[in-house]
Amino acid sequence: MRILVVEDEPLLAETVAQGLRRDAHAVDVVHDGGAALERLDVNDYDVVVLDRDLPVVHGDDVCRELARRESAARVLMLTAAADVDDRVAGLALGADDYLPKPFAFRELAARVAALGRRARPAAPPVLERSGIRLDPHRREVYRDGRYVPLSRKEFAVLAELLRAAGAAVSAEQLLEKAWDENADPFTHTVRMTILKLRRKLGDPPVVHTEPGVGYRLA
Amino acid sequence: MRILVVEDEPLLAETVAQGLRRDAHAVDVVHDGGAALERLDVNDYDVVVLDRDLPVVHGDDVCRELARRESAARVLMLTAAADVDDRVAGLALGADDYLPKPFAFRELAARVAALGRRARPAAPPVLERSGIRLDPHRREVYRDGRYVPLSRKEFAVLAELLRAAGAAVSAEQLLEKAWDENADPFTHTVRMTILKLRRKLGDPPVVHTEPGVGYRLA
DNA sequence: CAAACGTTGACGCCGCGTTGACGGCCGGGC
DNA sequence: GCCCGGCCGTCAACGCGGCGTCAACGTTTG
Repeated sequence: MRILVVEDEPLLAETVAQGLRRDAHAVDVVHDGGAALERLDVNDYDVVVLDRDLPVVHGDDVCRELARRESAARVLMLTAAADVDDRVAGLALGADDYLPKPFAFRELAARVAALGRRARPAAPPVLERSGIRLDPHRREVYRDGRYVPLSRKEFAVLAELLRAAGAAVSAEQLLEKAWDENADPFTHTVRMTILKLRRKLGDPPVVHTEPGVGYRLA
Repeated sequence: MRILVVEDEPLLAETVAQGLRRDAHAVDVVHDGGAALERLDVNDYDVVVLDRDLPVVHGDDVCRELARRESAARVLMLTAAADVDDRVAGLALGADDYLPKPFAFRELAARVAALGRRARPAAPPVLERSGIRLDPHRREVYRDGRYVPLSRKEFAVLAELLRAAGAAVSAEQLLEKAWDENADPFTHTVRMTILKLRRKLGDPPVVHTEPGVGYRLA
Protein backbone atom coordinates (compact mmCIF):
# COMPACT_ATOMS: atom_id res chain seq x y z
CA MET A 1 0.00 0.00 0.00
CA ARG A 2 1.13 3.54 -0.79
CA ILE A 3 1.14 5.83 2.26
CA LEU A 4 2.01 9.49 2.83
CA VAL A 5 2.92 10.57 6.35
CA VAL A 6 2.51 14.28 7.07
CA GLU A 7 3.99 15.21 10.46
CA ASP A 8 6.14 18.19 11.38
CA GLU A 9 7.87 16.62 14.32
CA PRO A 10 10.82 14.76 12.71
CA LEU A 11 11.25 12.02 15.29
CA LEU A 12 7.61 11.04 15.40
CA ALA A 13 7.40 11.16 11.60
CA GLU A 14 10.28 8.75 11.19
CA THR A 15 9.03 6.40 13.88
CA VAL A 16 5.67 6.11 12.21
CA ALA A 17 7.15 5.76 8.74
CA GLN A 18 9.54 3.02 9.76
CA GLY A 19 6.85 1.13 11.59
CA LEU A 20 4.59 1.21 8.54
CA ARG A 21 7.45 0.14 6.29
CA ARG A 22 7.90 -2.86 8.52
CA ASP A 23 4.31 -3.76 7.59
CA ALA A 24 5.42 -3.81 3.97
CA HIS A 25 3.95 -0.46 2.96
CA ALA A 26 5.59 2.13 0.71
CA VAL A 27 5.86 5.26 2.83
CA ASP A 28 6.76 8.85 1.92
CA VAL A 29 7.27 11.53 4.55
CA VAL A 30 6.78 15.28 4.38
CA HIS A 31 6.85 17.83 7.18
CA ASP A 32 4.33 20.50 6.25
CA GLY A 33 0.97 20.89 4.60
CA GLY A 34 2.22 22.61 1.47
CA ALA A 35 4.65 19.82 0.70
CA ALA A 36 1.88 17.32 1.36
CA LEU A 37 -0.37 18.87 -1.28
CA GLU A 38 2.50 18.85 -3.78
CA ARG A 39 3.10 15.16 -3.26
CA LEU A 40 -0.59 14.41 -3.46
CA ASP A 41 -0.61 16.17 -6.81
CA VAL A 42 2.03 13.90 -8.21
CA ASN A 43 1.52 10.54 -6.56
CA ASP A 44 -1.44 8.30 -6.04
CA TYR A 45 -1.55 7.41 -2.35
CA ASP A 46 -3.94 4.96 -0.73
CA VAL A 47 -3.76 6.46 2.74
CA VAL A 48 -2.59 9.79 4.16
CA VAL A 49 -1.56 9.92 7.81
CA LEU A 50 -2.13 13.58 8.54
CA ASP A 51 -1.13 15.55 11.61
CA ARG A 52 -3.63 18.26 12.32
CA ASP A 53 -1.18 20.85 13.70
CA LEU A 54 0.99 21.62 10.70
CA PRO A 55 3.12 24.63 9.71
CA VAL A 56 2.49 26.52 6.43
CA VAL A 57 -0.80 24.81 5.60
CA HIS A 58 -2.96 23.47 8.43
CA GLY A 59 -4.08 19.84 8.46
CA ASP A 60 -7.69 20.90 8.26
CA ASP A 61 -6.97 22.77 5.04
CA VAL A 62 -5.18 19.80 3.52
CA CYS A 63 -8.23 17.77 4.35
CA ARG A 64 -10.59 20.24 2.78
CA GLU A 65 -8.47 20.49 -0.33
CA LEU A 66 -8.42 16.72 -0.72
CA ALA A 67 -12.18 16.61 -0.42
CA ARG A 68 -12.46 19.35 -3.04
CA ARG A 69 -10.26 17.40 -5.44
CA GLU A 70 -12.34 14.30 -4.81
CA SER A 71 -9.12 12.49 -4.09
CA ALA A 72 -9.35 8.73 -3.68
CA ALA A 73 -6.84 8.78 -0.82
CA ARG A 74 -8.22 8.14 2.63
CA VAL A 75 -7.17 10.34 5.51
CA LEU A 76 -6.23 9.28 9.02
CA MET A 77 -5.96 12.42 11.09
CA LEU A 78 -3.69 12.71 14.12
CA THR A 79 -4.38 15.32 16.72
CA ALA A 80 -3.29 16.46 20.10
CA ALA A 81 -6.73 17.57 21.20
CA ALA A 82 -8.57 14.65 22.68
CA ASP A 83 -11.85 16.22 23.54
CA VAL A 84 -15.03 15.25 21.82
CA ASP A 85 -15.74 18.51 20.02
CA ASP A 86 -12.44 18.49 18.18
CA ARG A 87 -12.87 14.87 17.22
CA VAL A 88 -16.24 15.59 15.77
CA ALA A 89 -14.88 18.62 13.93
CA GLY A 90 -12.09 16.56 12.37
CA LEU A 91 -14.43 13.93 11.03
CA ALA A 92 -16.76 16.58 9.69
CA LEU A 93 -13.93 18.03 7.60
CA GLY A 94 -13.71 14.89 5.54
CA ALA A 95 -11.15 12.82 7.36
CA ASP A 96 -11.89 9.12 7.17
CA ASP A 97 -10.58 8.29 10.61
CA TYR A 98 -9.18 10.02 13.60
CA LEU A 99 -6.54 9.15 16.20
CA PRO A 100 -5.80 11.27 19.27
CA LYS A 101 -2.21 11.70 20.45
CA PRO A 102 -0.68 10.05 22.24
CA PHE A 103 -1.39 6.72 20.59
CA ALA A 104 0.10 3.26 20.54
CA PHE A 105 1.76 2.57 17.22
CA ARG A 106 -0.04 -0.72 16.95
CA GLU A 107 -3.32 1.13 16.91
CA LEU A 108 -2.19 3.46 14.17
CA ALA A 109 -1.09 0.48 12.13
CA ALA A 110 -4.42 -1.24 12.70
CA ARG A 111 -6.35 1.84 11.59
CA VAL A 112 -4.22 2.32 8.51
CA ALA A 113 -4.85 -1.31 7.64
CA ALA A 114 -8.57 -0.86 8.21
CA LEU A 115 -8.61 2.14 5.88
CA GLY A 116 -6.89 0.22 3.13
CA ARG A 117 -8.61 -3.08 3.68
CA ARG A 118 -11.66 -2.92 1.55
CA ALA A 119 -11.01 -2.53 -2.12
CA ARG A 120 -12.76 0.35 -3.77
CA PRO A 121 -16.00 -0.87 -5.29
CA ALA A 122 -15.25 -1.79 -8.86
CA ALA A 123 -16.95 0.66 -11.16
CA PRO A 124 -19.25 -1.09 -13.59
CA PRO A 125 -17.70 -1.21 -17.04
CA VAL A 126 -18.62 1.71 -19.25
CA LEU A 127 -19.43 0.45 -22.72
CA GLU A 128 -17.94 2.50 -25.52
CA ARG A 129 -17.82 2.12 -29.28
CA SER A 130 -17.73 4.34 -32.32
CA GLY A 131 -18.69 7.56 -30.59
CA ILE A 132 -21.28 5.97 -28.33
CA ARG A 133 -20.66 5.96 -24.57
CA LEU A 134 -23.08 3.99 -22.38
CA ASP A 135 -22.78 3.93 -18.61
CA PRO A 136 -24.90 1.07 -17.22
CA HIS A 137 -24.66 2.26 -13.66
CA ARG A 138 -25.62 5.88 -14.23
CA ARG A 139 -27.96 4.89 -17.04
CA GLU A 140 -26.61 7.51 -19.39
CA VAL A 141 -25.77 7.50 -23.06
CA TYR A 142 -23.62 10.01 -24.92
CA ARG A 143 -23.13 10.36 -28.66
CA ASP A 144 -19.91 12.23 -29.41
CA GLY A 145 -20.15 13.85 -26.00
CA ARG A 146 -23.77 14.93 -26.36
CA TYR A 147 -26.26 13.45 -23.92
CA VAL A 148 -28.94 11.27 -25.49
CA PRO A 149 -32.05 10.55 -23.42
CA LEU A 150 -33.25 7.00 -24.05
CA SER A 151 -36.29 5.05 -22.94
CA ARG A 152 -35.94 1.79 -21.08
CA LYS A 153 -36.18 -0.53 -24.07
CA GLU A 154 -33.99 1.64 -26.23
CA PHE A 155 -31.36 1.64 -23.52
CA ALA A 156 -31.54 -2.12 -23.06
CA VAL A 157 -31.22 -2.78 -26.80
CA LEU A 158 -28.31 -0.39 -27.23
CA ALA A 159 -26.56 -2.00 -24.29
CA GLU A 160 -26.90 -5.40 -25.92
CA LEU A 161 -25.53 -4.11 -29.20
CA LEU A 162 -22.58 -2.58 -27.40
CA ARG A 163 -21.92 -5.75 -25.45
CA ALA A 164 -21.78 -7.65 -28.71
CA ALA A 165 -18.72 -5.53 -29.50
CA GLY A 166 -19.40 -5.13 -33.19
CA ALA A 167 -20.80 -8.58 -33.83
CA ALA A 168 -24.21 -8.89 -35.45
CA VAL A 169 -27.10 -9.51 -33.09
CA SER A 170 -30.28 -11.15 -34.33
CA ALA A 171 -33.73 -9.85 -33.47
CA GLU A 172 -34.35 -13.11 -31.62
CA GLN A 173 -31.31 -12.55 -29.45
CA LEU A 174 -32.43 -9.02 -28.68
CA LEU A 175 -35.89 -10.25 -27.78
CA GLU A 176 -34.34 -12.75 -25.45
CA LYS A 177 -32.04 -10.29 -23.71
CA ALA A 178 -33.98 -7.06 -23.59
CA TRP A 179 -37.52 -8.35 -23.27
CA ASP A 180 -38.96 -10.73 -20.73
CA GLU A 181 -39.74 -14.32 -21.60
CA ASN A 182 -43.32 -13.81 -22.79
CA ALA A 183 -42.35 -11.54 -25.62
CA ASP A 184 -44.06 -12.34 -28.87
CA PRO A 185 -41.46 -13.21 -31.50
CA PHE A 186 -43.84 -12.56 -34.39
CA THR A 187 -44.17 -8.83 -33.87
CA HIS A 188 -41.91 -6.05 -34.95
CA THR A 189 -41.30 -4.32 -31.66
CA VAL A 190 -37.61 -4.77 -32.15
CA ARG A 191 -37.76 -2.97 -35.48
CA MET A 192 -39.59 -0.08 -33.86
CA THR A 193 -37.08 0.20 -31.05
CA ILE A 194 -34.20 0.14 -33.50
CA LEU A 195 -35.93 2.83 -35.52
CA LYS A 196 -36.26 5.15 -32.55
CA LEU A 197 -32.73 4.39 -31.47
CA ARG A 198 -31.36 5.38 -34.86
CA ARG A 199 -33.26 8.64 -34.77
CA LYS A 200 -32.11 9.56 -31.32
CA LEU A 201 -28.52 8.65 -32.00
CA GLY A 202 -28.46 10.92 -35.05
CA ASP A 203 -25.98 11.08 -37.93
CA PRO A 204 -23.80 9.49 -39.08
CA PRO A 205 -25.69 6.21 -38.59
CA VAL A 206 -24.09 3.69 -36.24
CA VAL A 207 -26.70 0.94 -36.17
CA HIS A 208 -26.42 -1.08 -39.35
CA THR A 209 -28.67 -3.81 -40.64
CA GLU A 210 -27.21 -7.16 -41.64
CA PRO A 211 -29.93 -8.50 -43.93
CA GLY A 212 -31.19 -11.89 -42.85
CA VAL A 213 -28.93 -11.86 -39.81
CA GLY A 214 -29.59 -8.97 -37.47
CA TYR A 215 -28.16 -5.65 -36.36
CA ARG A 216 -24.59 -4.54 -35.87
CA LEU A 217 -23.07 -1.55 -34.15
CA ALA A 218 -20.41 0.48 -35.93
CA MET B 1 -28.39 6.39 5.06
CA ARG B 2 -29.43 2.90 6.13
CA ILE B 3 -28.15 1.80 9.55
CA LEU B 4 -28.44 -1.35 11.68
CA VAL B 5 -28.05 -0.99 15.44
CA VAL B 6 -27.09 -4.19 17.26
CA GLU B 7 -27.29 -3.74 21.02
CA ASP B 8 -28.76 -6.07 23.63
CA GLU B 9 -29.59 -3.40 26.17
CA PRO B 10 -33.02 -2.17 25.04
CA LEU B 11 -32.85 1.36 26.41
CA LEU B 12 -29.45 2.13 24.92
CA ALA B 13 -30.49 0.58 21.63
CA GLU B 14 -33.56 2.79 21.34
CA THR B 15 -31.72 5.91 22.42
CA VAL B 16 -29.12 5.40 19.75
CA ALA B 17 -31.68 4.51 17.10
CA GLN B 18 -33.85 7.54 17.75
CA GLY B 19 -30.88 9.85 17.82
CA LEU B 20 -29.76 8.56 14.44
CA ARG B 21 -33.28 8.85 13.06
CA ARG B 22 -33.25 12.48 14.06
CA ASP B 23 -30.24 12.82 11.77
CA ALA B 24 -32.49 11.61 8.93
CA HIS B 25 -31.13 8.07 8.83
CA ALA B 26 -33.22 4.92 8.36
CA VAL B 27 -32.49 2.75 11.38
CA ASP B 28 -33.32 -0.88 12.16
CA VAL B 29 -32.67 -2.37 15.59
CA VAL B 30 -31.91 -5.93 16.68
CA HIS B 31 -30.82 -7.23 20.05
CA ASP B 32 -28.55 -10.16 19.35
CA GLY B 33 -25.89 -11.28 16.91
CA GLY B 34 -27.95 -13.97 15.23
CA ALA B 35 -30.74 -11.56 14.36
CA ALA B 36 -28.12 -9.10 13.14
CA LEU B 37 -26.75 -11.59 10.63
CA GLU B 38 -30.24 -12.36 9.39
CA ARG B 39 -30.97 -8.71 8.76
CA LEU B 40 -27.64 -8.22 7.09
CA ASP B 41 -28.59 -11.04 4.77
CA VAL B 42 -31.72 -9.27 3.66
CA ASN B 43 -31.01 -5.55 3.69
CA ASP B 44 -28.26 -3.38 2.33
CA TYR B 45 -26.96 -1.36 5.25
CA ASP B 46 -24.38 1.38 4.99
CA VAL B 47 -23.28 1.20 8.61
CA VAL B 48 -23.63 -1.34 11.42
CA VAL B 49 -23.38 -0.07 14.98
CA LEU B 50 -22.30 -3.23 16.74
CA ASP B 51 -22.06 -3.87 20.44
CA ARG B 52 -19.23 -6.24 21.18
CA ASP B 53 -20.85 -8.03 24.13
CA LEU B 54 -23.83 -9.73 22.57
CA PRO B 55 -25.92 -12.78 23.49
CA VAL B 56 -26.31 -15.77 21.13
CA VAL B 57 -23.60 -14.66 18.68
CA HIS B 58 -20.75 -12.51 19.93
CA GLY B 59 -19.99 -9.16 18.26
CA ASP B 60 -16.58 -10.40 17.22
CA ASP B 61 -18.18 -13.28 15.37
CA VAL B 62 -20.63 -11.01 13.60
CA CYS B 63 -17.65 -8.96 12.53
CA ARG B 64 -15.73 -11.97 11.27
CA GLU B 65 -18.74 -13.23 9.38
CA LEU B 66 -19.20 -9.86 7.70
CA ALA B 67 -15.57 -9.82 6.67
CA ARG B 68 -15.94 -13.35 5.27
CA ARG B 69 -18.94 -12.27 3.21
CA GLU B 70 -17.01 -9.25 2.00
CA SER B 71 -19.95 -7.14 3.04
CA ALA B 72 -19.90 -3.53 2.00
CA ALA B 73 -21.38 -2.43 5.32
CA ARG B 74 -19.06 -0.49 7.60
CA VAL B 75 -18.83 -1.57 11.23
CA LEU B 76 -18.62 0.75 14.22
CA MET B 77 -17.90 -1.38 17.24
CA LEU B 78 -19.01 -0.41 20.72
CA THR B 79 -17.22 -1.90 23.67
CA ALA B 80 -16.90 -1.57 27.38
CA ALA B 81 -13.18 -2.25 27.38
CA ALA B 82 -11.18 0.86 26.72
CA ASP B 83 -7.65 -0.40 26.62
CA VAL B 84 -5.50 -0.33 23.54
CA ASP B 85 -5.11 -4.06 23.08
CA ASP B 86 -8.82 -4.56 22.73
CA ARG B 87 -9.11 -1.70 20.30
CA VAL B 88 -6.46 -3.18 18.09
CA ALA B 89 -8.10 -6.59 18.33
CA GLY B 90 -11.43 -5.13 17.26
CA LEU B 91 -9.97 -3.37 14.26
CA ALA B 92 -8.06 -6.49 13.26
CA LEU B 93 -11.33 -8.41 13.17
CA GLY B 94 -12.58 -6.16 10.42
CA ALA B 95 -14.33 -3.40 12.30
CA ASP B 96 -13.89 -0.03 10.63
CA ASP B 97 -14.03 2.04 13.76
CA TYR B 98 -14.21 1.61 17.45
CA LEU B 99 -15.95 3.54 20.23
CA PRO B 100 -15.46 2.76 23.93
CA LYS B 101 -18.43 3.00 26.29
CA PRO B 102 -19.45 5.32 27.74
CA PHE B 103 -19.60 7.74 24.81
CA ALA B 104 -21.27 11.00 23.95
CA PHE B 105 -24.02 10.49 21.40
CA ARG B 106 -22.66 13.29 19.26
CA GLU B 107 -19.44 11.39 18.85
CA LEU B 108 -21.24 8.23 17.81
CA ALA B 109 -23.22 10.22 15.28
CA ALA B 110 -20.07 11.83 13.91
CA ARG B 111 -18.33 8.48 13.54
CA VAL B 112 -21.34 6.94 11.86
CA ALA B 113 -21.38 9.85 9.44
CA ALA B 114 -17.68 9.43 8.76
CA LEU B 115 -18.11 5.72 8.06
CA GLY B 116 -20.99 6.42 5.72
CA ARG B 117 -18.88 8.90 3.87
CA ARG B 118 -16.11 6.41 3.50
CA ALA B 119 -18.41 4.02 1.66
CA ARG B 120 -18.12 6.37 -1.30
CA PRO B 121 -14.44 7.15 -1.46
CA ALA B 122 -13.48 10.66 -0.47
CA ALA B 123 -16.95 12.08 -0.74
CA PRO B 124 -16.65 15.55 0.72
CA PRO B 125 -18.64 16.16 3.89
CA VAL B 126 -20.84 18.78 2.26
CA LEU B 127 -22.70 17.47 -0.77
CA GLU B 128 -23.13 20.01 -3.54
CA ARG B 129 -24.62 19.83 -7.01
CA SER B 130 -26.43 22.12 -9.43
CA GLY B 131 -27.19 24.86 -6.95
CA ILE B 132 -28.07 22.51 -4.10
CA ARG B 133 -25.88 22.51 -0.99
CA LEU B 134 -26.55 19.83 1.62
CA ASP B 135 -24.68 19.74 4.91
CA PRO B 136 -25.24 16.36 6.60
CA HIS B 137 -23.60 17.48 9.80
CA ARG B 138 -25.77 20.53 10.33
CA ARG B 139 -28.72 18.92 8.54
CA GLU B 140 -29.22 21.97 6.37
CA VAL B 141 -30.00 22.47 2.71
CA TYR B 142 -29.52 25.57 0.58
CA ARG B 143 -30.80 26.23 -2.92
CA ASP B 144 -28.73 28.95 -4.62
CA GLY B 145 -27.80 30.26 -1.19
CA ARG B 146 -31.34 30.37 0.15
CA TYR B 147 -32.10 28.13 3.11
CA VAL B 148 -34.65 25.39 2.42
CA PRO B 149 -36.26 23.74 5.44
CA LEU B 150 -36.74 20.02 4.80
CA SER B 151 -38.39 17.26 6.75
CA ARG B 152 -36.43 14.17 7.71
CA LYS B 153 -37.58 12.00 4.83
CA GLU B 154 -37.15 14.77 2.33
CA PHE B 155 -33.65 15.34 3.61
CA ALA B 156 -32.80 11.65 3.49
CA VAL B 157 -34.06 11.30 -0.08
CA LEU B 158 -32.24 14.39 -1.27
CA ALA B 159 -29.05 13.17 0.37
CA GLU B 160 -29.30 9.88 -1.50
CA LEU B 161 -29.86 11.67 -4.78
CA LEU B 162 -26.84 13.86 -4.12
CA ARG B 163 -24.70 10.89 -3.19
CA ALA B 164 -25.59 9.28 -6.49
CA ALA B 165 -23.79 12.22 -8.08
CA GLY B 166 -26.13 12.59 -11.02
CA ALA B 167 -26.79 8.91 -11.58
CA ALA B 168 -30.38 7.75 -11.75
CA VAL B 169 -31.74 6.29 -8.50
CA SER B 170 -34.70 3.94 -8.58
CA ALA B 171 -37.60 4.21 -6.17
CA GLU B 172 -36.57 0.81 -4.80
CA GLN B 173 -33.10 2.09 -4.05
CA LEU B 174 -34.52 5.11 -2.31
CA LEU B 175 -36.79 2.88 -0.25
CA GLU B 176 -33.81 0.74 0.59
CA LYS B 177 -31.69 3.64 1.75
CA ALA B 178 -34.05 6.21 3.21
CA TRP B 179 -36.71 4.01 4.79
CA ASP B 180 -36.37 1.28 7.40
CA GLU B 181 -37.59 -2.26 6.93
CA ASN B 182 -41.27 -1.63 7.68
CA ALA B 183 -41.62 0.37 4.52
CA ASP B 184 -44.22 -0.91 2.08
CA PRO B 185 -42.77 -1.12 -1.41
CA PHE B 186 -46.19 -1.08 -3.07
CA THR B 187 -47.20 2.39 -2.00
CA HIS B 188 -46.24 5.72 -3.44
CA THR B 189 -44.60 7.34 -0.46
CA VAL B 190 -41.50 7.93 -2.51
CA ARG B 191 -43.50 9.80 -5.15
CA MET B 192 -45.01 12.02 -2.48
CA THR B 193 -41.66 12.80 -0.94
CA ILE B 194 -40.24 13.65 -4.35
CA LEU B 195 -43.25 15.87 -5.01
CA LYS B 196 -42.72 17.86 -1.81
CA LEU B 197 -39.00 18.04 -2.43
CA ARG B 198 -39.57 19.52 -5.88
CA ARG B 199 -41.89 22.14 -4.49
CA LYS B 200 -39.56 23.17 -1.72
CA LEU B 201 -36.55 23.27 -3.99
CA GLY B 202 -38.35 25.61 -6.38
CA ASP B 203 -37.50 26.58 -9.95
CA PRO B 204 -35.76 25.73 -12.13
CA PRO B 205 -36.45 22.05 -11.44
CA VAL B 206 -33.48 19.94 -10.39
CA VAL B 207 -35.09 16.59 -9.68
CA HIS B 208 -35.78 14.87 -12.96
CA THR B 209 -37.74 11.71 -13.63
CA GLU B 210 -36.21 8.93 -15.68
CA PRO B 211 -39.34 7.07 -16.77
CA GLY B 212 -39.27 3.43 -15.84
CA VAL B 213 -35.97 3.87 -14.06
CA GLY B 214 -36.03 6.37 -11.26
CA TYR B 215 -35.01 9.89 -10.35
CA ARG B 216 -31.92 11.88 -11.16
CA LEU B 217 -30.53 15.09 -9.73
CA ALA B 218 -29.70 17.81 -12.26
C1' DC C 1 -53.17 20.01 22.15
C1' DA C 2 -52.00 21.85 17.91
C1' DA C 3 -49.15 21.61 14.02
C1' DA C 4 -46.16 19.21 11.15
C1' DC C 5 -45.21 14.97 9.00
C1' DG C 6 -45.79 10.47 6.73
C1' DT C 7 -48.91 7.69 4.45
C1' DT C 8 -52.88 6.29 1.70
C1' DG C 9 -56.73 6.29 -1.80
C1' DA C 10 -58.41 8.18 -5.93
C1' DC C 11 -57.97 10.22 -10.27
C1' DG C 12 -56.22 12.06 -14.59
C1' DC C 13 -52.58 12.72 -17.73
C1' DC C 14 -48.80 11.67 -20.60
C1' DG C 15 -45.66 8.75 -22.98
C1' DC C 16 -43.82 4.26 -23.86
C1' DG C 17 -44.44 -0.05 -25.94
C1' DT C 18 -47.04 -2.39 -29.04
C1' DT C 19 -49.76 -3.28 -33.09
C1' DG C 20 -51.70 -3.04 -37.80
C1' DA C 21 -51.09 -1.30 -42.22
C1' DC C 22 -48.40 0.08 -46.08
C1' DG C 23 -44.57 0.73 -49.22
C1' DG C 24 -39.76 0.07 -50.90
C1' DC C 25 -36.05 -3.11 -51.82
C1' DC C 26 -34.21 -7.43 -53.20
C1' DG C 27 -33.89 -12.27 -54.68
C1' DG C 28 -36.04 -16.35 -56.71
C1' DG C 29 -39.42 -18.85 -59.70
C1' DC C 30 -41.89 -19.33 -63.83
C1' DG D 1 -38.71 -9.85 -67.94
C1' DC D 2 -42.46 -9.97 -64.87
C1' DC D 3 -44.57 -11.14 -60.71
C1' DC D 4 -44.53 -12.70 -56.19
C1' DG D 5 -43.08 -13.12 -51.46
C1' DG D 6 -40.05 -12.14 -47.65
C1' DC D 7 -37.59 -8.63 -45.12
C1' DC D 8 -37.23 -4.23 -43.37
C1' DG D 9 -38.32 0.78 -42.49
C1' DT D 10 -41.90 4.04 -41.42
C1' DC D 11 -46.40 6.10 -40.03
C1' DA D 12 -50.50 6.45 -37.28
C1' DA D 13 -53.33 4.79 -33.61
C1' DC D 14 -54.32 2.48 -29.35
C1' DG D 15 -54.05 0.64 -24.55
C1' DC D 16 -51.93 0.58 -20.41
C1' DG D 17 -48.78 1.54 -16.86
C1' DG D 18 -46.10 4.89 -14.59
C1' DC D 19 -46.16 9.20 -12.56
C1' DG D 20 -47.90 13.73 -10.61
C1' DT D 21 -51.28 15.73 -7.88
C1' DC D 22 -55.22 16.64 -4.60
C1' DA D 23 -57.50 15.65 -0.46
C1' DA D 24 -57.96 13.22 3.69
C1' DC D 25 -56.51 10.35 7.55
C1' DG D 26 -53.49 8.51 11.30
C1' DT D 27 -49.26 9.35 13.82
C1' DT D 28 -45.52 11.72 15.75
C1' DT D 29 -43.57 15.80 17.92
C1' DG D 30 -42.72 19.89 20.42
